[in-house]
Amino acid sequence: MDYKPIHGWDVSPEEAIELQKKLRDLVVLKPFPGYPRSVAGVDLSFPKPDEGLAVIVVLEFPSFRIAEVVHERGKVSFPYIPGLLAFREGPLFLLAWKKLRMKPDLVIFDGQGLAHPRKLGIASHMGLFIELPTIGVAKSKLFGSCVEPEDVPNTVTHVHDEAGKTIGFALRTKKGAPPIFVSPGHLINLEDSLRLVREMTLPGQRLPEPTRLAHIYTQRLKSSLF
DNA sequence: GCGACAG
DNA sequence: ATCTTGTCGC
Repeated sequence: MDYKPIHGWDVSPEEAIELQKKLRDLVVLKPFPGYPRSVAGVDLSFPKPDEGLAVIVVLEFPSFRIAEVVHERGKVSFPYIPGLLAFREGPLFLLAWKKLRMKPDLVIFDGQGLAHPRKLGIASHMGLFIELPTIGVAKSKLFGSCVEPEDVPNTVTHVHDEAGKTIGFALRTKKGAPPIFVSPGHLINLEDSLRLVREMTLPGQRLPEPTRLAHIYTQRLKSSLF
């Protein structure tokens, strides 16, 4: 596409913000009919402050059988700044992505999608790069307002922006645990992102399988480095 | 100036 | 995210 040339990772926080404002208009929100045949979960751990470990786990749907797992370890220079997560984790994710031999039908990221200050969370941003449907599933809220969904599994509330528009959902997947925040990334819409995340979250689990397994692998691989 | 603030 | 053991509860 034409946005790749202007998108270098060697940018300052100020430039990163301007880049997000341009890229957000390229995001496409549309229905995702039916179900994916395969879904990928992405997560990163940090063996050292300046070293990251990205893991991508591809699962078959609806069996949840693991089809492929790839990982990439490398230096991470961009700091963690709320709203600019893609500039810290995106580069390593893309390197791992190249190692995948079978591209999944859908990718779930650990972070926001539409529910972002500039409507371009890491799920939306990476979706533009890989040109596949993506969803953002975060363990806490970054932007927007919502009421706490009651402590009953499967309860949902809308997350809205200052204009009152729905930008995501607070989903209580597990009783007694904080809700997760779901928002569409690219090539999918609000209702289908919520529908599919619910479909991929097993009873008793707070996170959907792709994300949950990616997190387990990222932590286990980090330990096995010793 | 005072909070909020993905991982 | 990371530093960290045991412990309370379903």
